[in-house]
Amino acid sequence: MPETTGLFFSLFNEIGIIEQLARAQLEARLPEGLITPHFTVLNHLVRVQDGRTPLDLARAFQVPKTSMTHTLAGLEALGLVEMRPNPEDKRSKQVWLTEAGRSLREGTIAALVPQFADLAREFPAERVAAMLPALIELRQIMDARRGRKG
Amino acid sequence: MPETTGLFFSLFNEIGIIEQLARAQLEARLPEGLITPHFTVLNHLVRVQDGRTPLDLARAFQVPKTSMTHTLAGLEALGLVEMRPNPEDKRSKQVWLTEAGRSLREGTIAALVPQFADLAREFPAERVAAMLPALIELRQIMDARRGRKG
DNA sequence: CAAATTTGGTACGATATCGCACTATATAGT
DNA sequence: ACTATATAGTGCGATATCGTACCAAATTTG
Repeated sequence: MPETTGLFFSLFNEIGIIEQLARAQLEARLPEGLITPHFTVLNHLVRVQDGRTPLDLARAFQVPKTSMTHTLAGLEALGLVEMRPNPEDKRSKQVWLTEAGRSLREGTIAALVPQFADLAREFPAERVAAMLPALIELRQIMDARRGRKG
Repeated sequence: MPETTGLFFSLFNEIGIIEQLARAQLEARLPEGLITPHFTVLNHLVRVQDGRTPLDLARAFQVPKTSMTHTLAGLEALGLVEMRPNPEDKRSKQVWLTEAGRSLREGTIAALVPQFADLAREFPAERVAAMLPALIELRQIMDARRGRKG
């Protein structure tokens, strides 16, 4: 196994573990029945403005549209988003946050603040800031390659 | 949202996206019916020696033991691992790699080598090496905290 | 503008994840 | 030793993910 391969292999291995641990921490703070994708969608809608179509969201998270249909159905059933017809395209819908959706997202973030503060005592925020640019760049590169061949 | 929170939030967001992209690349190289957890188990068994019990593996990957039962059943059905009784504990089993299992793992890694080499043209292995120690340390810290409160 | 193609969304079925409950064995407590 | 508790694994049911097939509306094309 070439050196380069081993390095990337280790990198993705570590990233996979961290992802799993982070997900577990988030889900521990979410109410029963909500999982990471639900929160992620709420968060995305706050950040980029709600009113997106389901397909927009599926693309943003790179999941099949059928998966997004399912996730949105869950959010709607809990009254966290509202699905409205898209006035610009009768095939389509728009996803709007409800007050409950916004406040659930706020509350979850608030619950994470002490978590992160605690973690920062062992792994300082400065170190996070230091590693972020490389991660962002790697993500962008991998994302751009995604379309191309394989 | 405090600065620290925002930084960790961004960090885990990037990590989540990279994990998803890496997983997609791996699964594109796996034969029909095999997914990331299958490969991960094969790989783990090579690295730490096979003969582990299902529970060892569940702990190593921090998944519920029922999930591991399912993953192992899939690997066994495809002849990639062999389940034997554990001579030291009649409740328990041991998971052994078959030749097919070893060679599938080898072949998959071989298929990833050019992928990574290609990626390294845009994101050099040195940069991976540079970011690895911090990721490993973060993973260790988060892992250690897992048991404690929450 | 009619026909062909593309696009947004859902229904449905296959497989995955995981909690709960259960069996069989192992270990601890007295 | 005898009972109580803990541990290894699985069966089952609930929910998640995702591919295929499908419908309805939009767009393209001739």
